[in-house]
Formats: sequence, structure tokens, C-alpha cells
Amino acid sequence: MPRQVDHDQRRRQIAEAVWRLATRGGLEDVTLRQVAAEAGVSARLLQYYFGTREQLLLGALEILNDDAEQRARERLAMLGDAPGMHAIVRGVLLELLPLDEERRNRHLVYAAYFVRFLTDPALAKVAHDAPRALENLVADLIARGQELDQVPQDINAAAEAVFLVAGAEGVQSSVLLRQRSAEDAVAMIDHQLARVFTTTNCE
Amino acid sequence: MPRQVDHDQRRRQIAEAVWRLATRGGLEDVTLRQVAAEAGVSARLLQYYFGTREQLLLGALEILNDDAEQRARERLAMLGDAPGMHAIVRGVLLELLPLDEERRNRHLVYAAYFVRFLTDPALAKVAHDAPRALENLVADLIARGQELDQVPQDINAAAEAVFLVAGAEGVQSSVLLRQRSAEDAVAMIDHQLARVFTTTNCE
DNA sequence: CTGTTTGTGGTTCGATCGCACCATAACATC
DNA sequence: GATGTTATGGTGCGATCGAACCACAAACAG
Repeated sequence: MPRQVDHDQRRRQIAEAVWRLATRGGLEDVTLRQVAAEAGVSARLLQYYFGTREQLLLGALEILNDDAEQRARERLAMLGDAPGMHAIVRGVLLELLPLDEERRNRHLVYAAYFVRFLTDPALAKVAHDAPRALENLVADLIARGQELDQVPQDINAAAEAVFLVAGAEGVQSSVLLRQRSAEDAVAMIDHQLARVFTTTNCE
Repeated sequence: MPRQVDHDQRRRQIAEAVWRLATRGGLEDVTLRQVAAEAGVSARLLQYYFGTREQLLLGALEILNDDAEQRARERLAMLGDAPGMHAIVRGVLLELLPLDEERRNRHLVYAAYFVRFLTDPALAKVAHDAPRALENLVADLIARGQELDQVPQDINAAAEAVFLVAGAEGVQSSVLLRQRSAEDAVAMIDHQLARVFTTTNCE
């Protein structure tokens, strides 16, 4: 059914226009007319594919999330066959950093949506589970590293996982604001990872 | 000169209305009419005290920053005479967390402004230096803790400072989104502080 | 061949936007 | 007491907003 492909491609084309406008100027610049102009389609098409403006914002966010998940999977798969806990955790954390234009724009869009997550239940539901899931994943990986003697036993896996994810999100902001380079951010993450992933506790 | 006081009070009254509207719905809800209604004044007054809408947003942010700095000073002064490095760093980091309604709203307003910081030079200038200054302050305090043997020598003061601040900012987001309680966030900070501020490296 | 669904453009409407403009108290200065 | 400055309310205008509506082409169904 080639129709379905066209349908999704159109929605993606429009969603990308929403993202571009949101990264500049925030959600208030995401007006139906502006999106239509940016996507190179008529305003009527936005109504046809998404309906109201609220649904357009919601739909664009869903597509963005699907993208993020797929890209993350691809990059993690690129680590090879037996990556080791350290490399996997590193890959997960680096996914939170705006290391390329794609991730940078994605996190900017999230920032533009942020305040809405508190008041709009529909939006909140879309972006609710991700961070917790990440923390649990990292905590699990660290705990398995302890079983394999790659991580000291006196490390609190859950606490460190929360802190690592939070730290990554924190530097993310400063990189987005261009107050810090992406390389510095990665170095910072690696410094903390080196502390956790050490077979000998006091070297 | 009681006139001056009235003038600043009026500006503050209007700025608070801007904050309240920004915390719900983001900056797109901060329209002149809405602000006027929320502040209980006529729309004409906004023009008189701030000028254009752009200047209103800028002015409200400046007042918010002044507030934040003053409150932070007050709380740090409340620590007593000889607080010790650990307590000071803790106080600085906790200032980044939305532990009460005031700080919660403040950080929500920052979140609403976030995307604008990238494209609007005037706004960017207002909120540019704060995070770097915090990192340097924390790094300095940790380094002085090393001189006083309150912090192990093999701790990288600068690196830990950056990540502590970043971690605080990261959990801040999750607390704002009500995905984590304020108490959990404080516990996380304390867990990391306990790691840094230890006289004996391997206990 | 005819009717229905799907995709697209254009137009219009009522509401709201930012903001300029006008009127007028209250107060200060001389 | 005249005059100018400061502080306030009200009103109107052009632009833009979201969204409903209309027209039509293409594909598909029966």
C-alpha cells in the first residue's frame, strides 16, 4: 500500500517544519500559517493531516519520539557484538547529549515543549516514561557490571544511575546554550564513568 | 522619594503576573491583555512601565534574576558563622532545586524562556553568566576543602564541580515534571556530596 | 459508468494580537 | 494658581491567529 507511505511521509514533512520553527522562537512561532509556509504546503493540509493545532503539536512530538528511539537503537547496535557494560552505559548517556545537529535540534524541541508537559495531560503522557526508563536501564547495567567485577561492590548502582542521567541532562542544557562544547561534555561524562567502572576501588 | 518605591512595586506586580502566566502555558500565553488581566491593571500600564512586549519579557526576567540572587544570599547567610565547605556547597546546589513554591515557579519561568535564550541576544545576555559562575564557585570551594583536608587530594575539583552543578540542574527538571520528589533529589545531591567531602578516601 | 473516499488549494470569519493614540486625574515646580 | 511631569484608564486600528468552509482532481468501488 504505497498510499500509507505517502501519508506518513507527508506527516513527517510537516512535523519537521514544526520542529524547525520550535527550535527558533519556541512554540509561539509554531502557527498554522508559519508551519504551512515552512513545510511548503497549504494551510489546509495541516488540518487534513493533523486536525487542530493542539493535535499538530502532539503529533509532531510523537513523531520526534519515534525518531529518537529508532536512532538510539541504531547507534547502540553500532557498538558491536559484546560491547561491555561500560560502553553501553556510555552510549545511553551520550544519547542525551546534543552531539550532532539532529540530536541538538531534538533536545531544543523538547525544551520548547517543556512547560506544556506540566499543564497538557496529552503531551505529558507522551514524554513521561522515557527518563525513568533510562535510569532503570543504567542502574541495571551498573548492577550487572558489579556481578562481572567491572564495578566496585560499594557503589550504589541506583543512586549513581540517577546521578549520571541527571548529570547528562544538566550538561545537555549548557551545550544547547553553547556555554560548553560537546567535547567537554563528553569528557565530563567519561570522567564520571571512569569513577564508576573501575575494578580496583582505590587505584 | 516614595514615588520610586511605587514605581518598582508596580513593575514587580506586573512581572509577577508575567511569571504566573509563563509557568502555565509558556511564553505564548504571556500576551499584553492576559498580563494586564492577571495583574489587575489596564493594558495601557504595561506599555507605560515596560514599553513593548519584548521589553516586558526582558524586564520580567531581570526582576526574576534579581530576586533569585537576593534570596540565595539570604539563605546562604542563614547557614551561620562558620558553615564549612560541605554546607556551603550543599547550600549552593540546593538553590538550583525547586524545593519550595518560589523556587519551583522561578525555574519554571526559566524553562519557559529557555529557547528564547538562543535566538534573542538581549535575553541571552541576562541569563548567560550565572551557571558558569556557580561552577567556578563550587570548584573553588572544593579546592579549599582539599587544602583543609576535608576533600581527598585525588579529587578533580573542577570536574566534580561541573558535574555536581549539572546533576543538580538535571534532577531539577525531573522534580519540576513531578517525576521525582524534592526529598529524593536532595538525597541524591547528599549522596554525591558525601563522596566528595570525605577526609579518608577509602573508608 | 457512477458514486465515494482521499488528497490538495483557496477563501473567509470571528477573535485576538501588539501597540499607537487620546483623555485625565494627581502631583510637583515655580 | 499656572504649568509641566507622572501615573492611569479607555479605545481603536491593522495584522494575524485558528479553524471552518467550499471547490476540485485523482483514485478507487460497485
